[in-house]
Amino acid sequence: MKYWLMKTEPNEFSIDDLQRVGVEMWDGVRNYQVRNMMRNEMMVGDSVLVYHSNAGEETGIAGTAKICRKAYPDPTQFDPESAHPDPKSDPQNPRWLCVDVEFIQKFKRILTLKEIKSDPNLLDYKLVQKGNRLSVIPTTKKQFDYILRLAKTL
DNA sequence: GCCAACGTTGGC
DNA sequence: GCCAACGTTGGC
Repeated sequence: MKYWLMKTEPNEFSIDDLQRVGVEMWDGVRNYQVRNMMRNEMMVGDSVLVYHSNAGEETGIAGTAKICRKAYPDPTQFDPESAHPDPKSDPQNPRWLCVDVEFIQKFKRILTLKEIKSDPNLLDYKLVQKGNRLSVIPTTKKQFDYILRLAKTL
C-alpha cells in the first residue's frame, strides 16, 4: 500500500467535483517521471491526498481519495479536442497513462500550503521542497497519517 | 504578471 | 552526447 499526493487546479477539477462524481479518470499527465510512477508503483487501493494548486490562499490539501483503477492508456492523448493531445503517441503503443481515482473525504477546510510549509514535522516532505513540479508526489505513510491527524483538527 | 526550476526539442 | 532555445509548472 502506497501513498501519494496528486495535484489538481480547483478551477478545472476540485475536491467538490470529485465528491460529486465519485470516481474520476485522472487524465492529462504528460510527464515521463509521473507516468512511470503511475505505471510502476501505483496500485489499486493506494491512498491519495488531493491537492489544490494555483489557488491563491486556498492552495493546499483539500481531502483524500484512493486509486480504484491501475494505469491504463490515457484516451485524451489521441483526442485533438482535448487539452493535451499528443500526435506523436502511437495508439498501438500509447505514450501516456492515466488512473481512476475515487473520492474518500473532503477536509473541513483546506490544509493550506502555508500551514504545511510552517510545520516542522513536514520539512522533509517533497511537496515543500525546492524544484519539485511533479503533479504526483510520493508520500510516506508517516506523512500521510500525520496530515490526516492535522486535518482532523481543522 | 513575474520568475525559478525544471523538462523537452532539435541542431550539431 | 551537448546545449541553446523554448515551453510548462506553480508559488507569489
